[in-house]
Amino acid sequence: MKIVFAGTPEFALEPLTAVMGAGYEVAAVLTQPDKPQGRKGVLTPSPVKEEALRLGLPVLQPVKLRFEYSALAELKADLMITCAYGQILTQEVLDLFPLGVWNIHASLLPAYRGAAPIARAIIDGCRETGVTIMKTELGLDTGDILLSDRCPIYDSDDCGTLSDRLSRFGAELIIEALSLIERGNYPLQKQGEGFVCKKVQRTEVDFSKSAREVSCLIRGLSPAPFAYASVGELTLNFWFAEETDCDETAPAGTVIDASPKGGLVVACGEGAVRILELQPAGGRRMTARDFLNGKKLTKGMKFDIPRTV
RNA sequence: CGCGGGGUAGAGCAGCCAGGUAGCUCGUCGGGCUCAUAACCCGGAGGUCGCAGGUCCGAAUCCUGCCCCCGCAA
Repeated sequence: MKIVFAGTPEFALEPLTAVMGAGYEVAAVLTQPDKPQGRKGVLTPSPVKEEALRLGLPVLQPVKLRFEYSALAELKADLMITCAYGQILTQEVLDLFPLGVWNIHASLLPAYRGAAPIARAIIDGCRETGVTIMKTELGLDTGDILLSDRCPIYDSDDCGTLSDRLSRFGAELIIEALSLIERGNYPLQKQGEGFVCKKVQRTEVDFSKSAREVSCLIRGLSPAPFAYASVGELTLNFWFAEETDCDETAPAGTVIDASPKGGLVVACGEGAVRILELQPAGGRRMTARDFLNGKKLTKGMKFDIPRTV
C-alpha cells in the first residue's frame, strides 16, 4: 500500500514515524509551505517537513493544494493520511486515492471539529478528550468514523503535554486503522450533531471568572499563544497554573501571596489560582519562585481585569 | 529598516538617568535552636558587571562598535 502523509505541526510527527515504522511505503509527505517565523522573519520549515527530510521522504508544499495537485496525482498513491495538514481538501484531491483519505483528529468527534480541539477542550474544562480516525469528506471533520480512543485530561496537563499524549494515541490508532483498511472490511459510523471550534488566540486572563476557568484557560493556551495579564507596566505570559485553596477573600485579580515560599497566588471571582510558571515580557520562562525572588510583584497588587464586552 | 525589553554570584532582580568600597531575595556551605522541620537565628563561600575600544584621576554607570537572549506585532 502506497501512502501519502499530509500534516504540518508537531502533533503529526508521531503518526508519521509510526506509519513509517510499521513498514508502509510513504510515497511523499504533504505539508504547508515554509513560513516566516519570529522577529527576523526567517523562513522556517514545518516540523513535519523537517522530519520528512530526516527520513529521506519527498516533500510537497503547495501554497494552494486545490490548484496544485498534479504532483500529488502523479504519485498514484493508494491512500492519504491527513493529520493537522492545514488546508481544506477538494473533491478532486479526495478522488486521487482509491483507498480513501483518512484523517487523524484530536478530539472525540463530533465534538470539537476544526482548528484547535486540544486547546479548546482544556479551556472548556473537559475531563476527557480523545483521538478519532475518520474518512475525510468535504465537510470540516464531518466524515464517518472508523476508530476512536478516549484520553483523560488531567489538571497537570497543558496543551503541550496533552497534545503529546494525543499524538501518541493518534499514532497507535492510525496503524490499527491502516490494517483494517488493508483487510478491506471495516465498519464506519456516521457522526451525530457536533460543533466546530475556532483557532485559539492570545487571551487576557479575566480573574473575575472562577479559579477553574482561569487555570483551564492558562493551561489550554500554554505553550502558545498564552494567556496573559498585566499589573502596572508589567505584562506576564502564564505557562502553568493550578487552582488552590485560599482563606483570604480579596477582589478578583488581587495578589494574595507573592512570597518565594508561598508562591504567586491570585484571587479569582471564585477561589484563587497559584501561578507556577510564567514569563515576563522581555524575559525567559521561569518558575514563579524565581520570578518572585526578583520582587517585581508584592502582595496586594492587582492584575488588570479586561473590560467585559 | 515593524515596535519594545534585557545580558550584574548557581537562579531571579536592584544599582546606571545625576561616574567614587558590588546590594537584595532565593539557593548553597558551616554553626545554632528544636522531639523535629521545607520553619527560625548566626556566620561563610561565590561576581572577567555580555565582548571590544574610547572618555576620565577613577566606568556596572558616560560614548562608539559588535555578539547573544526575549516580549509584542506580522
